[in-house]
Amino acid sequence: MGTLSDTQALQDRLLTVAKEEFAKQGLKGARLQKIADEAQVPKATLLYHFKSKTVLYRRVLETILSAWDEGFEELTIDAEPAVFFRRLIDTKIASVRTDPLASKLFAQEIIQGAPHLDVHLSQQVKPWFRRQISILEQWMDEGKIRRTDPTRLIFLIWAATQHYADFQAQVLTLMNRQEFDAELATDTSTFLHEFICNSLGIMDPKYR
Amino acid sequence: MGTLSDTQALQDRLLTVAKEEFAKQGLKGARLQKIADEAQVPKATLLYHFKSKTVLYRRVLETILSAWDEGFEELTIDAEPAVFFRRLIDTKIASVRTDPLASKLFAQEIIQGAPHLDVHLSQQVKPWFRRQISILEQWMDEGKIRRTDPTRLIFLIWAATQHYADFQAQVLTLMNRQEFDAELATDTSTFLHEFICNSLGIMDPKYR
DNA sequence: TTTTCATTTGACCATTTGATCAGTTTAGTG
DNA sequence: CACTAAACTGATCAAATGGTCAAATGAAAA
Repeated sequence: MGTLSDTQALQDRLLTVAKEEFAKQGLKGARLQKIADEAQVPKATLLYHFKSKTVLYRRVLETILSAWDEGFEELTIDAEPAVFFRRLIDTKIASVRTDPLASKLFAQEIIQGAPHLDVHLSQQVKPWFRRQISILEQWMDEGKIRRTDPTRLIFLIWAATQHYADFQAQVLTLMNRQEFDAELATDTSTFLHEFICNSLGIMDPKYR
Repeated sequence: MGTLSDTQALQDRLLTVAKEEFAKQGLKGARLQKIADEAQVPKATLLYHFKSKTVLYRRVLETILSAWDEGFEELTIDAEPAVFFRRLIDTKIASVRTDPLASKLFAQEIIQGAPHLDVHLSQQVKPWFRRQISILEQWMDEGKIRRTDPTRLIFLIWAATQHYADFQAQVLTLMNRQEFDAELATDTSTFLHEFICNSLGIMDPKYR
């Protein structure tokens, strides 16, 4: 025992537990003792692997962002608008459903002014946005979709999907559901997709 | 001095300062000392007017919610869909622009599971949603707007507007703006309105 | 003036909590 | 086995912070 992979596995577990605690309590509200307990490890061990609370928090953030990167990086333009939007929305909804804690944690960080996202990471989002925007602009030039503000359109999609993570409790209450299950996710994706296609004048969404 | 109105004025000032601190730092991150300093009052005085940090926080939340109530209560159905949506969006955007801290604070509370919104308040939102939803359903029955899920439509509007408060810093960066000025607010309202009208098949938005 | 009561405030306290550290255990290596 | 370095942990601490309290202040009532 005690191999490198064991250490890695432990750190991953600590990061997962920490993510939950940070998402639910916020950075200041999170307690190292609770994270350690949850991971069944002494607090000193937690602090051995992560020098400080802040370091742990930053590592959690980094983990979340790089996971998102992987998921969204592959979205390409080599598709019709309808397919592109469907993929984008499906990916985002899936992410929100699979890991709402990540969305929540990230939202809180942003709301408080992103004090812990170093420039490196926060600037990483910008190119992604710009790429999506340029795709939309091209389609507008080609007359494939109705002309509108591409930036705000991306915001709209981002906001509408993320809302299902951040306000999950309220959403479920108002929709009389118990959990954000696969069916609810599909319905939500379909709704958003149709809504956007309708607005952009994209016809015949038969691709399913 | 020391009249009732003075006390009231002081408490209002404390609530305003507290709202800012809570919004920026979260409940656990907020410091009573800082709130007191900001309001130029000893910490003991702050705690004289509000028995505890939690009480102060709850009072801030109540203040925000009742202000929202007033603003949205008056929205009526006695208008055409296009006018209704315009009013709804304008009101929400105005609220987000005028007092983004309120939106941020509320969002954080909800994200963490609304542990401090007593049932009285959290249930107060429900009827409002139901009312909006029934308005939309009626219009769908009358064929005034395209049929869609009214609940998710309300969510969409709520999320899309709120995003401009919660993610204000990112939005401004990506749009190359310095502040959320009146022009930006108008443009955003217009965008959302057109987007929704287009999707719902509402024609000729000439009322502006 | 005297009394009363709300308001104010400096001093102080109890607790929580992130962080440190010295000493121990464990795994891999020669 | 002997040695080394990484991993682990109980004990402990220093700082921060929410909250208390008794004494002071001031204004209105009697």
